[in-house]
Amino acid sequence: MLNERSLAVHQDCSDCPIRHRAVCARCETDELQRLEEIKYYRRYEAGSHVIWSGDRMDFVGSVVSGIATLTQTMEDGRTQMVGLLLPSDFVGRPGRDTAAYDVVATTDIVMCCFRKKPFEDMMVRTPHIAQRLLEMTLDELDAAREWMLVLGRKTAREKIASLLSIIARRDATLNMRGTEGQIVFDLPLTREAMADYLGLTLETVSRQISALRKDGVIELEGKRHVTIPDMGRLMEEAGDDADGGLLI
Amino acid sequence: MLNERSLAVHQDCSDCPIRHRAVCARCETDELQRLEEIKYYRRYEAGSHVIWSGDRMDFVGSVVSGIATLTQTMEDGRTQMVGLLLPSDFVGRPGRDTAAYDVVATTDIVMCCFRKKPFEDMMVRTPHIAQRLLEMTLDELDAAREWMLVLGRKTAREKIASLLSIIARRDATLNMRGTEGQIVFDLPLTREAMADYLGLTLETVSRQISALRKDGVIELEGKRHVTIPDMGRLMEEAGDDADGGLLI
DNA sequence: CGGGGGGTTGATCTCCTTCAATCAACGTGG
DNA sequence: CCACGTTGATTGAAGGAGATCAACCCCCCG
Repeated sequence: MLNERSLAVHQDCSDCPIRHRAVCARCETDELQRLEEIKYYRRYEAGSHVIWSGDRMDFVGSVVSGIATLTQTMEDGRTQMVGLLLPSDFVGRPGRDTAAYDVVATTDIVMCCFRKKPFEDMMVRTPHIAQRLLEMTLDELDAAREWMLVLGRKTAREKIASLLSIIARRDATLNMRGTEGQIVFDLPLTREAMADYLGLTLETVSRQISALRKDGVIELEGKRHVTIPDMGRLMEEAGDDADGGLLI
Repeated sequence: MLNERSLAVHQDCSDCPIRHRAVCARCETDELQRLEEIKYYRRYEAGSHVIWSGDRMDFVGSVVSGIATLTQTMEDGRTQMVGLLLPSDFVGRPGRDTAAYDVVATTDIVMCCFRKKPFEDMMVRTPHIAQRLLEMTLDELDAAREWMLVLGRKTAREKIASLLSIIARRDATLNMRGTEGQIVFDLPLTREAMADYLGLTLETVSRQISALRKDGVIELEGKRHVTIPDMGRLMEEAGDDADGGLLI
C-alpha cells in the first residue's frame, strides 16, 4: 500500500514532500538534523481517531499525506468542524497537554510526529520553528475568521460555493496550476462532513449541490468528481469578490 | 477626561495596567526599555475606525483600555464580527502590511502602538515577544474555533446565552471575582453589535434577551446592566457543559 | 441475495428573518 | 420648555430558508 511505502521512503527530511510548507520549513540543515532524531512516522486509517477531545496529548506533528478534520461536538451530538487538516498542517498545541478537539482521519493519513516535551524543548532553542509556527497559526486564525463569516452570514448556497472554492483554490496551489480555465478535483469529504463544516444538514448540502449543478456552476461526474468551468462564477456564487479579496 | 489622563499617566511600562497580559508580558526590564522607546499612545473615540479593511497598516499595538471589534463585511453589507478586542489584546499582524478586517472602537479606547517595522525588527531579536505573541494567537485561534461552533450549530437562544456567559466569564476574571454566586456586568455591545457577533438580526437578539429575562435566566436593569443569578443555569442554556469544558 | 453506507429527493414544519410600528431616552434649537 | 429628530430597543405579523422526517436509489461487499 502506498501509505506504508511512504513510511519507509520519507525517513529523510531532505526529500519530504511537505518540507517547504510544514512547521520545519525555516529550519537550517543542522536544525533539521536534530528534528530528525526525535521524529517518528505514524499511519492512521480512514475513519479512525487521531486524537480524542479531552484526552492527554503526548505528541504534536504534521500531516504528511491524506486529510484529517478538526471537530467539536456538543453533548447532544451536534458537531461542528472547525478545521480541515491538509498535508503540511500542524496538529497539537505546544504548552497545552489536553486536546481541545477531535482529530479524525478522513482518508488514510501519515503523520510526522514529535513527542511533545522534546519538541517544546527544541522550540525554545530553535527560533526558526517558533517563527514558522507563529506564521502558520496566524494563517489558521485568518482561515477560521473567514469561516466565521461563512457560518454566520452566508446562505446555504453560498456556503457550498465557498467550500468548493476553497477546496478548488487549495487544490490549484498544491498542484501548481493557476485558477484560470477549468478546475477539476475530487471532493475529499462526504456530504455529512461538508454539512458539519458548513453548519448545515446533509440534506441541504445535497440539495444545494444539485442546484449548483443544475445551474451550470459546477459539473459532477459521480458523487465526488467536480469540474469548475468558471472559477469567477463560482466565487460570485460564494458571495466573494470575484477578483481580489484573497488573503492567501 | 479620563482617557486623556491615561495618555499621560501610562508612559511608564512598569505600571501599565495590561503589563502582565499583553504582548510584552514576558519581556525583561531591558527588553521593556527598548519597547518603551518605540511605543506611543493613541486614543480613538467610540464609533471611530481604528483600521479599515484593505488599508495599509503601518503599526501594530495593544488595546490598553476600552473595547474594539474586529469585523468583516460583504459587498452587500452583511457583516460578521470575528473578534472582540479587550484590554491587552493585540491588533495587527507582523509580516502582513494590509489589514484584513475593520477594527472599530466600540467605546473610547487607548492603544499602545508600535510602528510595524521597528516592532518586527525587535521581534526577531526578542524571542520573548514572539513567544508571547504565539501564545496569544493560539488562544485567539481557540476562541475563534469555539465561536465557529456557536455560529454553526447553536440556536438563537443558545447563542445569546453563549455570548452572555463569555462576557460574564471575562468580566469575572478581569475583576478577580469567582464565578460563584451572582455575577453583575454591563453589556459592552449594542443589540446590533451582538447580532453581528452572533450571526443573527438585532430583532432576534432583542427577542431572545427578553425571553431569557422572562424565564429568569438573567435580570435586566435598563438595557445594558445584566445580573446572572445562576451561572450554571446560564451555561446550560448556552448548551455548554455546566462544569468543565472551559479551555481558559 | 441481503445489508449497509453514501446520496438524492419529497413533504411538512419551524425557527428565524423581514418588514413595520411603537417606545424610551437624549439632545438640540426655536 | 417643548416640538423635533435621532438612536437604540422592543414587539408584532407574515414569509421563507433550512431543518426534520421519510422514502428511495445506487453501488459495493460479504
